[in-house]
Amino acid sequence: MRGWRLTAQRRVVAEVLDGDHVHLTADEVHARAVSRLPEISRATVYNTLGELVTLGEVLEVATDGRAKRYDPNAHQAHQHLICSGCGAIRDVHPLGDPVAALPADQRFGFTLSGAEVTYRGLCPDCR
Amino acid sequence: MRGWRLTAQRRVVAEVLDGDHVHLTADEVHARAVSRLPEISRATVYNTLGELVTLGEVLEVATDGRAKRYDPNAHQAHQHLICSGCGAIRDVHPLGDPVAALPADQRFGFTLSGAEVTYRGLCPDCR
DNA sequence: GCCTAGCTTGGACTTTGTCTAAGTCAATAC
DNA sequence: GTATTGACTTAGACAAAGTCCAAGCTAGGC
Ligand SMILES: [Mn+2]
Ligand SMILES: [Mn+2]
Ligand SMILES: [Zn+2]
Ligand SMILES: [Zn+2]
Repeated sequence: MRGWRLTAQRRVVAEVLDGDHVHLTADEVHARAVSRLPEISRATVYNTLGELVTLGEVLEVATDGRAKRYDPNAHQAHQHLICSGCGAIRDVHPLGDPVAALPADQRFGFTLSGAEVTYRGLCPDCR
Repeated sequence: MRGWRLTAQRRVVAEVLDGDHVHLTADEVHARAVSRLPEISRATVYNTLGELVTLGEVLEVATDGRAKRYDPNAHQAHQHLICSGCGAIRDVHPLGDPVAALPADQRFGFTLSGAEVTYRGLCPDCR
């Protein structure tokens, strides 16, 4: 390998995925990327998102059976609170380690690596 | 409405979704249903699964970005432990109510209705 | 034995994501 | 400076999962 290139396309995807409480689908990332770089392709957005996930810079979040969401807040462990009405997503920080709530006799010999918690409810606007 | 009919198709779908630790995809339900009732259609399987979910008899579980899984163990609150190697799914019962771990200042005015926890790890066979 | 609401079916269609062949770009060698 | 060449991008084909619809079938009520 002669090296990794920071291309205009990769820069634009990284710029779109900047900020807090950002949980965009690949298509949303593509739409925003297109507005900055009109000819960027879907394939490149998917490729770049995959690279960012592999690098640990972005998390893939599968909260419903629909499109995955891409979360740049990868360096701080957190969980998600989702409005059942409008789909709004918030990052939340529960007390303690969720893995600790699973007793040994409920681990069935598994080596646990983590746990994802999705809290569901109605946001103030939807209530 | 003149009534709801217990058709052969609905009975077969219900029979396929029987037992513990059952977490089949719609296509898997269809495949097993076809072996009992060869001409049952995909559309009817999807329709019936949707009805069972609406009735609260079956849970929809979205654990990865792929196909949803249908879980007949709807009457006992539980969470899921998934092997990152082979995808095996176990029902598990953590201590306490997961919702209780989210402090008031992390609820952002939401009215919480529940929480889903996905524990990840490697099963004994995959380790 | 009809009528008709309820049900099922096959296939078209949509959404989300992957893959590939062809072409473009840019770092290095010369 | 130019050629080389591996890295990258693109459009579009393809695939998986799910939804929708028009047409036809079925069974319960009369
Ligand atoms: Mn997040
Ligand atoms: Mn289950
Ligand atoms: Zn809302
Ligand atoms: Zn395993």
